[in-house]
Amino acid sequence: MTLYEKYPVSLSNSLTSNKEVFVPTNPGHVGMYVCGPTVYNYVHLGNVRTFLTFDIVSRYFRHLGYKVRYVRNITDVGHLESDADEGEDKIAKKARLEQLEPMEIVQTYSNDFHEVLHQFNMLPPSIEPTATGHIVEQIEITKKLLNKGLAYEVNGSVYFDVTKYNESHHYGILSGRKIEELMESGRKLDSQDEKRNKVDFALWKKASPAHIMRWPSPWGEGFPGWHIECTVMSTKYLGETFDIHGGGMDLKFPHHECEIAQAVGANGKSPVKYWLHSNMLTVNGQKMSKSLGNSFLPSELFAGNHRLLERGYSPMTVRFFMLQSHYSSTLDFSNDALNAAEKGYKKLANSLSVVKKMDHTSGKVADQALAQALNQLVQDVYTAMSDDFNTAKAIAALFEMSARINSFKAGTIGIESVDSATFNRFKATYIAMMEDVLGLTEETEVNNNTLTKVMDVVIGLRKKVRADRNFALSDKIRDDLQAAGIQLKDGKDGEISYTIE
RNA sequence: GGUUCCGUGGCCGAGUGGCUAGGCUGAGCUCUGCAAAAGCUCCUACAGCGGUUCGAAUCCGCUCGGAACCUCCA
Repeated sequence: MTLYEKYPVSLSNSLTSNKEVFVPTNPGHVGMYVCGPTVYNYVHLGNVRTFLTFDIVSRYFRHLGYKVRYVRNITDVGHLESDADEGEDKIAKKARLEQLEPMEIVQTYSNDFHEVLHQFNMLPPSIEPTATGHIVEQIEITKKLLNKGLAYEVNGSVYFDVTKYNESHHYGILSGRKIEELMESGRKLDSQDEKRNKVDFALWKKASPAHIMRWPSPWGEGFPGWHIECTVMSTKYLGETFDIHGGGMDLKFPHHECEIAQAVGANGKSPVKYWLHSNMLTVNGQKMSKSLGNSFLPSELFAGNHRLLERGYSPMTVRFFMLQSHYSSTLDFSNDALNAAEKGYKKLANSLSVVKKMDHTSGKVADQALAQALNQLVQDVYTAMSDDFNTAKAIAALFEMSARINSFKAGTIGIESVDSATFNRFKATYIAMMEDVLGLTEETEVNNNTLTKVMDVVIGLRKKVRADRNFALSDKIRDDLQAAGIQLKDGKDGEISYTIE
Protein backbone atom coordinates (compact mmCIF):
# COMPACT_ATOMS: atom_id res chain seq x y z
CA MET A 1 0.00 0.00 0.00
CA THR A 2 1.47 3.31 -1.02
CA LEU A 3 1.38 6.33 1.22
CA TYR A 4 -1.07 8.09 -1.07
CA GLU A 5 -3.45 5.19 -0.81
CA LYS A 6 -3.13 5.20 2.95
CA TYR A 7 -3.57 8.94 3.30
CA PRO A 8 -5.67 10.14 0.36
CA VAL A 9 -5.41 13.86 -0.20
CA SER A 10 -8.41 16.11 -0.24
CA LEU A 11 -8.17 19.69 -1.40
CA SER A 12 -10.27 22.84 -1.68
CA ASN A 13 -11.27 23.23 -5.27
CA SER A 14 -11.99 26.87 -6.10
CA LEU A 15 -13.95 25.76 -9.12
CA THR A 16 -16.57 23.97 -7.04
CA SER A 17 -15.96 25.71 -3.70
CA ASN A 18 -15.82 22.27 -2.15
CA LYS A 19 -13.22 20.14 -0.51
CA GLU A 20 -12.77 17.15 -2.79
CA VAL A 21 -10.79 13.95 -2.71
CA PHE A 22 -7.89 14.20 -5.11
CA VAL A 23 -8.14 11.71 -7.96
CA PRO A 24 -5.34 12.15 -10.49
CA THR A 25 -5.97 11.95 -14.22
CA ASN A 26 -3.17 9.39 -14.51
CA PRO A 27 -2.90 7.09 -11.51
CA GLY A 28 0.26 7.73 -9.55
CA HIS A 29 0.99 10.96 -11.36
CA VAL A 30 0.28 14.60 -10.55
CA GLY A 31 0.37 17.38 -13.11
CA MET A 32 0.45 20.83 -11.56
CA TYR A 33 0.75 24.26 -13.11
CA VAL A 34 1.38 27.37 -11.04
CA CYS A 35 1.36 30.93 -12.32
CA GLY A 36 4.85 32.22 -11.78
CA PRO A 37 6.01 35.80 -11.55
CA THR A 38 5.99 38.55 -14.11
CA VAL A 39 9.64 39.46 -13.90
CA TYR A 40 9.54 43.23 -13.98
CA ASN A 41 10.41 43.83 -10.31
CA TYR A 42 11.87 42.26 -7.20
CA VAL A 43 9.80 39.48 -5.72
CA HIS A 44 8.24 40.52 -2.41
CA LEU A 45 7.14 38.53 0.58
CA GLY A 46 3.54 38.24 -0.52
CA ASN A 47 4.66 36.59 -3.73
CA VAL A 48 6.82 34.25 -1.71
CA ARG A 49 3.86 32.95 0.24
CA THR A 50 2.12 31.71 -2.89
CA PHE A 51 5.17 29.90 -4.17
CA LEU A 52 5.73 28.42 -0.74
CA THR A 53 2.19 27.05 -0.76
CA PHE A 54 2.83 25.13 -3.95
CA ASP A 55 6.30 24.13 -2.87
CA ILE A 56 4.55 22.31 -0.02
CA VAL A 57 1.95 20.82 -2.33
CA SER A 58 4.56 19.41 -4.69
CA ARG A 59 6.77 18.21 -1.83
CA TYR A 60 3.91 16.44 -0.11
CA PHE A 61 2.64 14.73 -3.24
CA ARG A 62 6.16 13.52 -3.94
CA HIS A 63 6.54 12.32 -0.38
CA LEU A 64 3.33 10.33 -0.73
CA GLY A 65 4.85 8.56 -3.69
CA TYR A 66 3.32 10.38 -6.64
CA LYS A 67 5.39 11.28 -9.64
CA VAL A 68 4.90 15.02 -9.89
CA ARG A 69 5.36 17.22 -12.90
CA TYR A 70 5.38 20.73 -11.54
CA VAL A 71 5.31 23.46 -14.17
CA ARG A 72 5.79 27.06 -13.10
CA ASN A 73 6.18 29.69 -15.76
CA ILE A 74 8.03 32.94 -15.99
CA THR A 75 6.07 35.69 -17.65
CA ASP A 76 8.61 37.73 -19.54
CA VAL A 77 6.35 39.48 -22.01
CA GLY A 78 2.73 40.29 -22.52
CA HIS A 79 1.62 41.43 -19.12
CA LEU A 80 -0.19 44.70 -19.66
CA GLU A 81 -0.06 47.46 -17.09
CA SER A 82 -3.82 47.77 -17.25
CA ASP A 83 -6.67 46.34 -19.22
CA ALA A 84 -7.20 49.71 -20.88
CA ASP A 85 -6.64 49.71 -24.59
CA GLU A 86 -3.53 51.85 -24.35
CA GLY A 87 -2.14 49.40 -21.79
CA GLU A 88 1.62 49.02 -21.83
CA ASP A 89 3.63 45.86 -21.36
CA LYS A 90 5.17 45.86 -17.87
CA ILE A 91 8.55 44.60 -18.91
CA ALA A 92 8.81 46.88 -21.91
CA LYS A 93 7.91 49.83 -19.72
CA LYS A 94 10.52 48.96 -17.12
CA ALA A 95 13.12 48.49 -19.85
CA ARG A 96 12.33 51.91 -21.24
CA LEU A 97 12.52 53.55 -17.82
CA GLU A 98 15.85 51.95 -16.97
CA GLN A 99 17.16 52.21 -20.52
CA LEU A 100 17.92 48.54 -20.74
CA GLU A 101 17.11 45.72 -23.09
CA PRO A 102 13.87 44.04 -22.04
CA MET A 103 15.77 40.81 -21.70
CA GLU A 104 18.14 42.47 -19.25
CA ILE A 105 15.14 43.32 -17.11
CA VAL A 106 13.88 39.79 -17.42
CA GLN A 107 17.25 38.32 -16.50
CA THR A 108 17.78 40.59 -13.50
CA TYR A 109 14.47 39.82 -11.89
CA SER A 110 14.48 36.16 -12.84
CA ASN A 111 17.81 35.84 -11.07
CA ASP A 112 16.40 37.58 -8.02
CA PHE A 113 13.35 35.36 -8.05
CA HIS A 114 15.41 32.18 -8.16
CA GLU A 115 17.78 33.37 -5.48
CA VAL A 116 14.97 34.31 -3.11
CA LEU A 117 13.14 31.04 -3.55
CA HIS A 118 16.36 29.17 -2.98
CA GLN A 119 16.96 31.09 0.26
CA PHE A 120 13.57 29.94 1.46
CA ASN A 121 14.53 26.37 0.61
CA MET A 122 11.96 25.96 -2.15
CA LEU A 123 12.62 23.25 -4.68
CA PRO A 124 12.73 24.20 -8.35
CA PRO A 125 9.82 23.15 -10.58
CA SER A 126 10.16 20.34 -13.09
CA ILE A 127 9.74 22.72 -16.00
CA GLU A 128 10.03 26.49 -15.91
CA PRO A 129 8.87 27.71 -19.32
CA THR A 130 8.90 31.32 -20.44
CA ALA A 131 6.31 33.23 -22.41
CA THR A 132 8.86 34.43 -24.97
CA GLY A 133 9.87 30.83 -25.57
CA HIS A 134 6.32 30.01 -26.64
CA ILE A 135 5.40 32.81 -29.04
CA VAL A 136 4.73 30.34 -31.84
CA GLU A 137 2.29 28.34 -29.74
CA GLN A 138 0.55 31.50 -28.64
CA ILE A 139 0.08 32.58 -32.22
CA GLU A 140 -1.25 29.12 -33.10
CA ILE A 141 -3.89 29.10 -30.41
CA THR A 142 -4.91 32.63 -31.34
CA LYS A 143 -5.44 31.47 -34.93
CA LYS A 144 -7.47 28.57 -33.64
CA LEU A 145 -9.71 30.87 -31.63
CA LEU A 146 -10.15 33.17 -34.63
CA ASN A 147 -11.14 30.19 -36.77
CA LYS A 148 -13.70 29.15 -34.23
CA GLY A 149 -15.20 32.63 -34.24
CA LEU A 150 -14.31 33.23 -30.61
CA ALA A 151 -11.86 36.01 -31.39
CA TYR A 152 -11.69 38.96 -33.73
CA GLU A 153 -8.96 41.08 -35.24
CA VAL A 154 -8.89 44.87 -35.13
CA ASN A 155 -5.96 46.90 -36.49
CA GLY A 156 -3.39 44.19 -35.96
CA SER A 157 -4.63 43.21 -32.50
CA VAL A 158 -6.70 40.16 -31.67
CA TYR A 159 -9.26 40.05 -28.86
CA PHE A 160 -11.13 37.21 -27.26
CA ASP A 161 -14.88 37.61 -27.75
CA VAL A 162 -16.18 36.96 -24.26
CA THR A 163 -19.81 37.62 -25.12
CA LYS A 164 -19.67 35.11 -27.96
CA TYR A 165 -18.00 32.55 -25.74
CA ASN A 166 -20.59 33.10 -23.05
CA GLU A 167 -23.39 32.14 -25.45
CA SER A 168 -22.33 28.51 -25.26
CA HIS A 169 -20.25 28.47 -22.08
CA HIS A 170 -20.18 30.16 -18.73
CA TYR A 171 -17.64 32.96 -18.48
CA GLY A 172 -17.31 33.49 -14.74
CA ILE A 173 -17.52 29.84 -13.76
CA LEU A 174 -14.45 30.13 -11.52
CA SER A 175 -14.89 33.53 -9.94
CA GLY A 176 -18.67 33.39 -9.63
CA ARG A 177 -19.22 36.43 -11.79
CA LYS A 178 -22.03 37.13 -14.14
CA ILE A 179 -21.25 38.65 -17.48
CA GLU A 180 -24.12 41.15 -17.21
CA GLU A 181 -22.66 42.53 -14.00
CA LEU A 182 -19.19 42.69 -15.47
CA MET A 183 -20.58 44.66 -18.39
CA GLU A 184 -22.15 47.19 -16.07
CA SER A 185 -19.40 47.86 -13.56
CA GLY A 186 -16.06 49.51 -13.87
CA ARG A 187 -14.45 51.30 -16.72
CA LYS A 188 -16.59 52.26 -19.68
CA LEU A 189 -15.66 51.43 -23.22
CA ASP A 190 -14.62 54.66 -24.93
CA SER A 191 -14.39 55.61 -28.57
CA GLN A 192 -10.66 54.87 -28.64
CA ASP A 193 -11.24 51.25 -27.75
CA GLU A 194 -10.84 48.56 -30.31
CA LYS A 195 -12.66 46.01 -28.23
CA ARG A 196 -16.25 45.19 -29.04
CA ASN A 197 -17.11 44.78 -25.40
CA LYS A 198 -15.34 45.87 -22.30
CA VAL A 199 -15.10 42.31 -21.00
CA ASP A 200 -13.06 41.21 -24.01
CA PHE A 201 -9.33 40.75 -23.50
CA ALA A 202 -6.28 40.75 -25.74
CA LEU A 203 -4.81 37.59 -27.23
CA TRP A 204 -2.37 39.50 -29.36
CA LYS A 205 -1.47 43.17 -29.28
CA LYS A 206 -0.15 45.24 -32.13
CA ALA A 207 3.18 46.80 -31.20
CA SER A 208 3.28 50.56 -31.45
CA PRO A 209 6.36 51.98 -33.17
CA ALA A 210 7.89 52.70 -29.74
CA HIS A 211 7.25 49.21 -28.39
CA ILE A 212 10.50 47.33 -28.12
CA MET A 213 9.28 43.76 -27.60
CA ARG A 214 7.80 42.54 -30.87
CA TRP A 215 7.42 39.45 -32.98
CA PRO A 216 6.00 38.90 -36.46
CA SER A 217 2.53 37.37 -36.68
CA PRO A 218 -0.23 36.94 -39.25
CA TRP A 219 -1.62 40.24 -37.93
CA GLY A 220 1.59 42.21 -38.13
CA GLU A 221 4.29 42.85 -35.56
CA GLY A 222 3.15 42.60 -32.00
CA PHE A 223 3.30 40.72 -28.73
CA PRO A 224 1.03 38.24 -26.94
CA GLY A 225 -1.66 39.10 -24.41
CA TRP A 226 -1.21 38.34 -20.74
CA HIS A 227 -3.53 35.38 -20.23
CA ILE A 228 -2.68 33.33 -23.26
CA GLU A 229 0.81 32.24 -22.23
CA CYS A 230 -0.42 30.26 -19.25
CA THR A 231 -3.00 28.44 -21.36
CA VAL A 232 -0.35 27.53 -23.90
CA MET A 233 2.36 26.44 -21.48
CA SER A 234 0.12 24.51 -19.12
CA THR A 235 -1.58 22.47 -21.82
CA LYS A 236 1.65 21.96 -23.77
CA TYR A 237 3.43 20.30 -20.87
CA LEU A 238 0.55 18.83 -18.90
CA GLY A 239 -2.12 18.05 -21.49
CA GLU A 240 -5.46 19.56 -22.41
CA THR A 241 -6.87 18.54 -19.06
CA PHE A 242 -4.54 18.36 -16.11
CA ASP A 243 -4.83 17.92 -12.37
CA ILE A 244 -4.00 21.08 -10.49
CA HIS A 245 -3.68 24.73 -11.35
CA GLY A 246 -2.48 27.04 -8.63
CA GLY A 247 -1.83 30.68 -8.05
CA GLY A 248 -2.56 33.60 -5.82
CA MET A 249 -6.12 34.52 -4.97
CA ASP A 250 -5.77 37.79 -6.84
CA LEU A 251 -5.27 35.93 -10.10
CA LYS A 252 -8.62 34.21 -9.87
CA PHE A 253 -10.21 37.03 -11.79
CA PRO A 254 -9.54 37.89 -14.50
CA HIS A 255 -6.41 35.85 -15.23
CA HIS A 256 -7.61 32.36 -14.40
CA GLU A 257 -11.09 33.01 -15.66
CA CYS A 258 -9.59 33.99 -19.00
CA GLU A 259 -7.39 30.91 -19.03
CA ILE A 260 -10.46 28.74 -18.70
CA ALA A 261 -12.26 30.58 -21.48
CA GLN A 262 -9.28 30.32 -23.83
CA ALA A 263 -8.67 26.65 -23.17
CA VAL A 264 -12.30 25.66 -23.38
CA GLY A 265 -12.69 27.78 -26.49
CA ALA A 266 -9.67 26.26 -28.21
CA ASN A 267 -9.79 22.66 -27.02
CA GLY A 268 -13.41 22.15 -26.20
CA LYS A 269 -12.73 20.84 -22.71
CA SER A 270 -12.18 22.14 -19.23
CA PRO A 271 -8.43 22.49 -18.72
CA VAL A 272 -8.15 21.91 -14.98
CA LYS A 273 -9.66 19.47 -12.50
CA TYR A 274 -8.67 21.26 -9.31
CA TRP A 275 -8.03 24.98 -8.93
CA LEU A 276 -6.07 25.95 -5.83
CA HIS A 277 -5.77 29.53 -4.66
CA SER A 278 -3.53 30.70 -1.89
CA ASN A 279 -4.60 33.66 0.15
CA MET A 280 -2.92 36.98 0.68
CA LEU A 281 -0.27 38.03 3.13
CA THR A 282 -1.46 41.10 4.99
CA VAL A 283 0.19 43.88 6.95
CA ASN A 284 -2.01 45.38 9.64
CA GLY A 285 -4.94 43.63 8.06
CA GLN A 286 -4.30 44.99 4.59
CA LYS A 287 -3.08 43.08 1.60
CA MET A 288 0.63 43.34 1.00
CA SER A 289 1.13 44.73 -2.45
CA LYS A 290 3.48 46.88 -4.40
CA SER A 291 0.86 49.44 -5.24
CA LEU A 292 -0.08 49.96 -1.59
CA GLY A 293 3.57 50.44 -0.68
CA ASN A 294 3.42 48.02 2.24
CA SER A 295 5.42 45.22 0.73
CA PHE A 296 8.61 43.79 2.15
CA LEU A 297 11.53 42.52 0.17
CA PRO A 298 12.93 39.28 1.55
CA SER A 299 16.35 40.90 1.83
CA GLU A 300 14.88 43.64 4.04
CA LEU A 301 13.29 41.02 6.21
CA PHE A 302 16.52 39.06 6.68
CA ALA A 303 18.49 42.20 7.44
CA GLY A 304 15.75 43.84 9.48
CA ASN A 305 16.21 47.17 7.70
CA HIS A 306 12.58 47.98 7.04
CA ARG A 307 10.79 50.66 8.99
CA LEU A 308 8.10 48.23 10.17
CA LEU A 309 10.62 45.68 11.46
CA GLU A 310 12.32 45.66 14.83
CA ARG A 311 15.05 43.27 13.69
CA GLY A 312 15.89 40.67 11.10
CA TYR A 313 14.47 37.17 10.81
CA SER A 314 16.00 34.17 9.11
CA PRO A 315 14.52 32.49 6.03
CA MET A 316 13.58 29.40 8.03
CA THR A 317 11.81 31.50 10.65
CA VAL A 318 9.77 33.15 7.94
CA ARG A 319 9.07 29.86 6.23
CA PHE A 320 7.88 28.40 9.51
CA PHE A 321 5.83 31.50 10.24
CA MET A 322 3.97 31.13 6.98
CA LEU A 323 3.38 27.42 7.45
CA GLN A 324 1.74 28.00 10.82
CA SER A 325 -1.36 29.23 9.05
CA HIS A 326 -3.39 27.54 6.36
CA TYR A 327 -2.70 28.67 2.81
CA SER A 328 -6.34 29.55 2.21
CA SER A 329 -6.45 32.04 5.09
CA THR A 330 -5.02 35.50 5.05
CA LEU A 331 -1.94 35.73 7.21
CA ASP A 332 -1.03 38.87 9.07
CA PHE A 333 2.55 39.90 9.29
CA SER A 334 3.90 41.41 12.53
CA ASN A 335 6.98 41.55 14.71
CA ASP A 336 5.24 39.70 17.53
CA ALA A 337 4.18 36.90 15.25
CA LEU A 338 7.68 36.58 13.82
CA ASN A 339 9.26 36.53 17.26
CA ALA A 340 6.94 33.73 18.29
CA ALA A 341 7.66 31.88 15.07
CA GLU A 342 11.39 32.11 15.60
CA LYS A 343 11.16 30.43 18.99
CA GLY A 344 8.80 27.78 17.71
CA TYR A 345 10.98 27.00 14.74
CA LYS A 346 14.09 26.69 16.92
CA LYS A 347 12.27 24.28 19.17
CA LEU A 348 11.34 22.00 16.29
CA ALA A 349 14.76 22.32 14.68
CA ASN A 350 16.45 21.44 17.95
CA SER A 351 14.38 18.28 18.27
CA LEU A 352 15.26 17.47 14.69
CA SER A 353 18.95 17.41 15.41
CA VAL A 354 18.32 15.47 18.62
CA VAL A 355 16.20 12.77 17.02
CA LYS A 356 18.65 12.26 14.18
CA LYS A 357 21.28 11.15 16.66
CA MET A 358 18.86 8.92 18.51
CA ASP A 359 18.75 5.17 18.06
CA HIS A 360 16.40 2.56 19.38
CA THR A 361 17.68 0.41 22.19
CA SER A 362 15.92 -2.80 22.95
CA GLY A 363 14.54 -3.51 26.38
CA LYS A 364 11.86 -5.54 28.01
CA VAL A 365 9.52 -2.92 29.38
CA ALA A 366 6.65 -2.68 26.94
CA ASP A 367 4.59 0.45 27.24
CA GLN A 368 1.53 -0.07 25.09
CA ALA A 369 0.07 3.34 25.84
CA LEU A 370 3.23 5.10 24.77
CA ALA A 371 3.53 3.09 21.56
CA GLN A 372 -0.04 3.90 20.75
CA ALA A 373 0.51 7.59 21.42
CA LEU A 374 3.52 7.65 19.11
CA ASN A 375 1.65 5.89 16.35
CA GLN A 376 -1.23 8.27 16.78
CA LEU A 377 1.05 11.27 16.31
CA VAL A 378 2.46 9.77 13.13
CA GLN A 379 -1.03 9.33 11.85
CA ASP A 380 -2.08 12.83 12.95
CA VAL A 381 0.65 14.49 11.00
CA TYR A 382 -0.26 12.64 7.79
CA THR A 383 -3.96 13.15 8.27
CA ALA A 384 -3.39 16.87 8.72
CA MET A 385 -1.29 17.17 5.58
CA SER A 386 -3.71 15.11 3.54
CA ASP A 387 -6.53 17.37 4.71
CA ASP A 388 -5.97 20.16 2.22
CA PHE A 389 -2.29 20.53 3.11
CA ASN A 390 -3.03 21.72 6.60
CA THR A 391 0.49 22.62 7.62
CA ALA A 392 -0.73 24.42 10.75
CA LYS A 393 -2.32 21.26 12.04
CA ALA A 394 0.65 19.15 11.03
CA ILE A 395 2.96 21.49 12.90
CA ALA A 396 0.82 21.18 16.01
CA ALA A 397 1.41 17.41 15.85
CA LEU A 398 5.12 17.97 15.26
CA PHE A 399 5.31 20.03 18.45
CA GLU A 400 3.88 17.11 20.35
CA MET A 401 6.36 14.80 18.68
CA SER A 402 9.08 17.25 19.63
CA ALA A 403 8.05 17.01 23.28
CA ARG A 404 8.33 13.22 23.10
CA ILE A 405 11.75 13.43 21.49
CA ASN A 406 12.97 15.71 24.27
CA SER A 407 11.55 13.38 26.87
CA PHE A 408 13.40 10.47 25.29
CA LYS A 409 16.58 12.49 25.42
CA ALA A 410 16.01 13.53 29.02
CA GLY A 411 15.20 9.98 29.94
CA THR A 412 11.76 10.87 31.28
CA ILE A 413 10.38 8.21 29.01
CA GLY A 414 12.50 5.34 27.83
CA ILE A 415 13.11 4.52 24.19
CA GLU A 416 13.41 0.87 25.10
CA SER A 417 9.84 0.74 26.33
CA VAL A 418 8.49 0.85 22.77
CA ASP A 419 9.24 -1.60 20.01
CA SER A 420 11.82 -0.65 17.42
CA ALA A 421 9.32 -0.54 14.53
CA THR A 422 7.22 2.06 16.34
CA PHE A 423 10.21 4.14 17.32
CA ASN A 424 11.76 4.03 13.88
CA ARG A 425 8.52 4.99 12.19
CA PHE A 426 8.13 7.86 14.64
CA LYS A 427 11.67 9.05 14.04
CA ALA A 428 11.45 8.70 10.26
CA THR A 429 8.16 10.58 10.16
CA TYR A 430 9.47 13.49 12.17
CA ILE A 431 12.56 13.84 10.01
CA ALA A 432 10.71 13.41 6.72
CA MET A 433 7.94 15.83 7.64
CA MET A 434 10.37 18.48 8.78
CA GLU A 435 12.91 18.22 6.01
CA ASP A 436 11.22 16.72 2.97
CA VAL A 437 7.65 17.93 3.30
CA LEU A 438 7.79 21.22 5.20
CA GLY A 439 11.31 22.00 4.05
CA LEU A 440 12.33 23.08 7.55
CA THR A 441 15.99 22.24 7.83
CA GLU A 442 18.46 23.00 10.57
CA GLU A 443 19.74 26.47 9.92
CA THR A 444 22.54 26.41 12.40
CA GLU A 445 24.12 23.23 11.18
CA VAL A 446 27.89 23.49 11.35
CA ASN A 447 29.37 22.78 7.98
CA ASN A 448 32.80 23.96 8.94
CA ASN A 449 35.05 21.10 9.85
CA THR A 450 37.67 23.31 11.45
CA LEU A 451 35.14 25.01 13.69
CA THR A 452 33.78 21.65 14.77
CA LYS A 453 37.25 20.56 15.82
CA VAL A 454 37.93 23.83 17.63
CA MET A 455 34.67 23.45 19.50
CA ASP A 456 35.61 19.92 20.49
CA VAL A 457 38.84 21.27 21.99
CA VAL A 458 37.06 24.09 23.84
CA ILE A 459 34.41 21.72 25.17
CA GLY A 460 37.06 19.26 26.27
CA LEU A 461 38.85 21.98 28.24
CA ARG A 462 35.66 23.19 29.80
CA LYS A 463 34.74 19.69 30.92
CA LYS A 464 38.05 19.50 32.72
CA VAL A 465 37.50 22.89 34.37
CA ARG A 466 34.04 21.87 35.50
CA ALA A 467 35.32 18.60 36.85
CA ASP A 468 37.75 20.66 38.90
CA ARG A 469 34.77 22.70 40.07
CA ASN A 470 36.35 25.88 38.79
CA PHE A 471 32.99 27.40 38.01
CA ALA A 472 34.25 30.95 37.64
CA LEU A 473 36.35 29.90 34.67
CA SER A 474 33.78 27.53 33.21
CA ASP A 475 31.16 30.29 33.34
CA LYS A 476 33.52 32.69 31.65
CA ILE A 477 34.10 30.23 28.80
CA ARG A 478 30.35 29.86 28.39
CA ASP A 479 29.65 33.59 28.59
CA ASP A 480 32.39 34.49 26.15
CA LEU A 481 31.18 31.92 23.67
CA GLN A 482 27.65 33.20 24.03
CA ALA A 483 28.86 36.71 23.25
CA ALA A 484 30.34 35.21 20.09
CA GLY A 485 26.99 33.67 19.21
CA ILE A 486 27.58 30.15 20.44
CA GLN A 487 25.31 28.82 23.15
CA LEU A 488 26.67 25.98 25.24
CA LYS A 489 24.26 23.59 26.88
CA ASP A 490 25.45 21.45 29.74
CA GLY A 491 23.65 18.16 29.64
CA LYS A 492 22.67 16.21 32.70
CA ASP A 493 25.00 13.41 31.74
CA GLY A 494 28.02 15.72 31.63
CA GLU A 495 27.92 15.95 27.86
CA ILE A 496 28.06 19.45 26.39
CA SER A 497 26.26 20.47 23.23
CA TYR A 498 26.10 23.81 21.49
CA THR A 499 24.01 25.80 19.07
CA ILE A 500 25.08 28.66 16.87
CA GLU A 501 22.87 31.72 16.63
C1' G B 1 -22.84 49.64 -5.72
C1' G B 2 -22.07 44.09 -7.08
C1' U B 3 -19.63 39.36 -5.61
C1' U B 4 -17.09 36.70 -1.87
C1' C B 5 -14.66 35.89 2.67
C1' C B 6 -13.48 36.75 7.74
C1' G B 7 -14.24 38.29 13.15
C1' U B 8 -11.39 32.44 18.19
C1' G B 9 -8.14 33.34 25.05
C1' G B 10 -2.69 38.92 26.35
C1' C B 11 -0.60 37.93 20.95
C1' C B 12 -0.37 34.58 16.53
C1' G B 13 -3.29 30.80 14.69
C1' A B 14 -5.98 25.54 13.68
C1' G B 15 -10.77 23.79 14.14
C1' U B 16 -17.08 23.67 10.91
C1' G B 17 -22.60 20.08 15.34
C1' G B 18 -20.72 16.77 21.17
C1' C B 19 -13.87 14.98 22.63
C1' U B 20 -7.80 19.89 25.95
C1' A B 21 -5.57 22.15 18.77
C1' G B 22 -0.70 24.03 18.75
C1' G B 23 2.90 28.03 19.28
C1' C B 24 4.43 32.65 21.78
C1' U B 25 3.87 35.55 26.30
C1' G B 26 2.84 35.28 31.75
C1' A B 27 2.84 32.42 36.73
C1' G B 28 4.67 28.19 39.42
C1' C B 29 7.46 23.61 39.93
C1' U B 30 11.35 19.80 38.48
C1' C B 31 16.26 18.81 36.59
C1' U B 32 21.18 21.47 36.69
C1' G B 33 27.14 23.96 40.68
C1' C B 34 24.71 28.20 38.21
C1' A B 35 22.73 29.21 33.38
C1' A B 36 20.68 27.59 28.82
C1' A B 37 17.84 23.81 26.96
C1' A B 38 14.16 20.45 28.39
C1' G B 39 9.92 18.31 31.20
C1' C B 40 5.40 19.06 34.17
C1' U B 41 1.31 22.23 35.97
C1' C B 42 -1.84 26.65 35.64
C1' C B 43 -4.35 30.99 32.71
C1' U B 44 -10.24 27.12 28.74
C1' A B 45 -11.64 31.57 24.26
C1' C B 46 -14.89 31.59 20.09
C1' A B 47 -17.85 39.96 17.86
C1' G B 48 -23.21 40.98 19.58
C1' C B 49 -28.40 39.50 19.52
C1' G B 50 -32.04 35.95 18.22
C1' G B 51 -33.26 31.03 16.17
C1' U B 52 -32.72 25.48 14.84
C1' U B 53 -31.01 21.24 17.94
C1' C B 54 -30.86 16.73 23.35
C1' G B 55 -26.32 19.60 22.30
C1' A B 56 -23.38 25.29 18.35
C1' A B 57 -17.25 28.55 18.07
C1' U B 58 -19.19 25.23 14.22
C1' C B 59 -25.93 25.49 10.99
C1' C B 60 -29.75 29.72 9.94
C1' G B 61 -31.23 35.04 10.41
C1' C B 62 -30.19 39.97 11.78
C1' U B 63 -26.72 43.75 13.71
C1' C B 64 -21.82 45.66 14.27
C1' G B 65 -16.69 45.52 12.63
C1' G B 66 -12.75 44.19 9.04
C1' A B 67 -10.82 42.43 4.33
C1' A B 68 -10.40 40.77 -0.85
C1' C B 69 -12.04 40.87 -5.98
C1' C B 70 -14.90 43.75 -9.67
C1' U B 71 -8.06 48.53 -12.89
C1' C B 72 -2.45 46.13 -12.11
C1' C B 73 -0.69 42.66 -8.28
C1' A B 74 1.11 36.06 -5.78
